Amino acid sequence: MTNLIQHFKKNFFKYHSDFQKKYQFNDKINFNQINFDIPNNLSHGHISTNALFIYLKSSTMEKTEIIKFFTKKLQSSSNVEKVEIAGQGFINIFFKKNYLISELININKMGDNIGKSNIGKNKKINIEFISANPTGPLHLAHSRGAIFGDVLSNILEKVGYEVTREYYINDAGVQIEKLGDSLYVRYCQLINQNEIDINEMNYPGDYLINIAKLILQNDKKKWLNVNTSKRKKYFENFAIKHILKIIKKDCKNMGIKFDLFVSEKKIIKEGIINSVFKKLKKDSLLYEGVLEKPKSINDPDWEPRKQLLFKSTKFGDDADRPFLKSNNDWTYFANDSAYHYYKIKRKYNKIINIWGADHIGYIKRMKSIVKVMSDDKIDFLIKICQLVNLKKDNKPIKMSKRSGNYISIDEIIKEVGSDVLRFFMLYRKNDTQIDFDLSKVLEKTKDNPIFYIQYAFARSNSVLNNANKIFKKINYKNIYNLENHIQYISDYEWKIINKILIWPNIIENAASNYEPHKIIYYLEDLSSMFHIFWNKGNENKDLRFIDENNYDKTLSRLYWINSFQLILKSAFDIIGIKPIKKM
RNA sequence: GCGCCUGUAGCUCAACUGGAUAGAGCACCAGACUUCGGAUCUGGGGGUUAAGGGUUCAAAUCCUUUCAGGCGCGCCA
Repeated sequence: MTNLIQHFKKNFFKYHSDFQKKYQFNDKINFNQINFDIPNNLSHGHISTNALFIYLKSSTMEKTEIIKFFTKKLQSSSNVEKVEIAGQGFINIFFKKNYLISELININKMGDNIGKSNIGKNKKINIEFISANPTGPLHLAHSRGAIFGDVLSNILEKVGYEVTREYYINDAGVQIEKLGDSLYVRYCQLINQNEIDINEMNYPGDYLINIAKLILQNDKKKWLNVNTSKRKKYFENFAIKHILKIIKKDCKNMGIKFDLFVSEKKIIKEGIINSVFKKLKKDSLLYEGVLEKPKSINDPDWEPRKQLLFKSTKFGDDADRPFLKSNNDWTYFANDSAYHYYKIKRKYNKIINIWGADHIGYIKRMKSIVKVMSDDKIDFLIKICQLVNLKKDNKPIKMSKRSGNYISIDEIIKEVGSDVLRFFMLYRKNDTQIDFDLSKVLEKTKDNPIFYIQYAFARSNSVLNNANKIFKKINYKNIYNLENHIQYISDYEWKIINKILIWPNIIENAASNYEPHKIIYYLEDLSSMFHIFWNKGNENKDLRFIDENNYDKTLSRLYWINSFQLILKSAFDIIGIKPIKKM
């Protein structure tokens, strides 16, 4: 067992049954209300619980009697050093040093498996992220959702879930037609057929030129004389195919791999929408109606129109949502409903969507439709990633949509590297905005968190190397005499060891709240503690990692450095960046 | 106008989802380099958690009202 809380919880509930037997306690206790926390302040113990509050609330028993019972029970555990009742009624538990060290030994034994757990065992999760339209390369805003989704998947896998990473390709609709047209303009441009107005292009980015060149290479001027509908179809498909290639390459450069790409076209072709339509009809959730004019529209030509609407107001949405366009095509929302029904049918325990902030208004209708189509049986979560502001030297970099002049992921990775990009996209909670400063993120000072953490790893590595030289292959992965080593561990090191031991809880916490940033903040804390202890060694020779005259003392320090490194490596692996041994 | 998100130290953000004295980093002031890698560290000041009201043993966190900012709001995706 290497999860302090889990371990403790088990014992505690054993005591609870004893308690019940002895006092014939009329049990109305809501166990979900009993927390087992890791206090910020070590003076509040290694673990603390609010259980006493909960017991007091649901019983007429004397406080002192309850306290007496539990302190006695808790203290009888061989792991527990002391139990304190503090504050208005917290039970604080302090563990014995032997126990802490034995947990450290467990961590070192687990090696690469450190942090794994089985809370997601036999459960399947589907995570859909990026799903950017295949109309151009990915840009910075996409990368946040991309990296967030990827790392969240890693975390969920770590705690035992079976995760499907999915990308929905919006390869149907008006935008795709416009894309095909833009590609045709580029094609004509290449062969000096200038009768088409370049300013009319919807997708003016340079990437279409290269794709047009490919068509020219293969087919020469053939498409100038082909009938329009056949030509349109060809250019659309050609564009999608090659842009998808670019997107996949962007993903690969960020270290992201998908398990599944699902095409909107395919969803339409398979007619999944018909099942959705039937179901909604049956439940009387579709009707012909007229929507009010939305406040955002200032168009004087706006006219009310009768159309097929989905009754999403029934589920708390602000307005009912159109299902059919006036040309009798399904709306994007209708097709998306079909796509989500397709996900539901694949029987996941949970479906997660990662969206950009510009899709906030879409949440309610999507939740409504998923609720209906799954008979309220699927656990459906939408995580929103806020905007990313690109800067350089603290000045915003303007990006123009009109010229298609976005700074691409490709360029950013070339400038700062994928590790730095990944790190900073996770450095903030998903619902706050990020300032991404191309010059700041590369600074080699402690102000730069990724550097600071990498530097701690490099330093720790340097210690191990030096120790190896001095003691000729010291085996810091094993401890042979527990009691012997405990005497050498200083107060501050116990703090570090305690921090090391809560790593499994950090992962679980990040997983159960779907918040990857918790891992980053933990890493920053842990690294800081390492740097602090290092500096203590500069001030006080007794606190140096290596004591040439004392093998055992050195070993006692190298032993926790080994766990320190295991955690950093494991965390880096989850975040998707590489540890640097020497810098 | 409506919906969602946000509001925490001068700035950028945490806070184990209702827990104890609200924590870090920048910036500011004062210190430590014959160093296991000073690319670091030590100390200090700085807060009515936007404002009011409520819920309870306990509120930055939940409910409510107000204020401010962001995003979104019919046949784009």
